[in-house]
Amino acid sequence: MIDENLFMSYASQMGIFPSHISFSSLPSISAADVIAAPTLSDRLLMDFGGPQILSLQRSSANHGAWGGISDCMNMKSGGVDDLVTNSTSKRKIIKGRRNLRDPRFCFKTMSDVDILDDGYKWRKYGQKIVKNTLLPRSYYRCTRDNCSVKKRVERLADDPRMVITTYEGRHVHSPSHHHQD
DNA sequence: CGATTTTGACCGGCGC
DNA sequence: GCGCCGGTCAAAATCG
Repeated sequence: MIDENLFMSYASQMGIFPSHISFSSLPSISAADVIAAPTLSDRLLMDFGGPQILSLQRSSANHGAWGGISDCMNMKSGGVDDLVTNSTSKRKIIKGRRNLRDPRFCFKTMSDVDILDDGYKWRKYGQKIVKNTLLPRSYYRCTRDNCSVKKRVERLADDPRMVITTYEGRHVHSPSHHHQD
């Protein structure tokens, strides 16, 4: 059983939250259900014993060892969404704008607020209704110059109480909530 | 009035 | 190719 310390460990490795934010102080993460891990051979949904699920992908480059945060997958209603994969059969995905190296961190919470206060400043740059989801997915980018970290937020169609937040990339600066710098 | 959001257009990858 | 789909752009609207 993975605990919240591991969750925060991954989150801090990713630079998702500033250091002063503790697991219990995350405003929008309240007690909630734990979703069952889907029976997918190459993926693992880490159960944090609370509302959070961290989705990891088994890394083929690591000989089947469970990958670190850079192997995070994106989740969607009904399971895990194959947005990017390390499998050799889909290597071609690597080309193009998105860099496979960009680490991803994805978790699911039950929350009324879509955007939890993670200590960074974000600017919305898009919104889209994706197939099979009633609710729109929102796209955000870190407002800091030269920082290309993005995140997207969406609610599950089958349970609108659930919010999935996916971070992509690593900040090139320290968090700045109330001021730039 | 600068920063941010809104929202349709646009674009590139992928499957047929 | 062509069309679908997810992601991004950007101009106008809105916000603080």
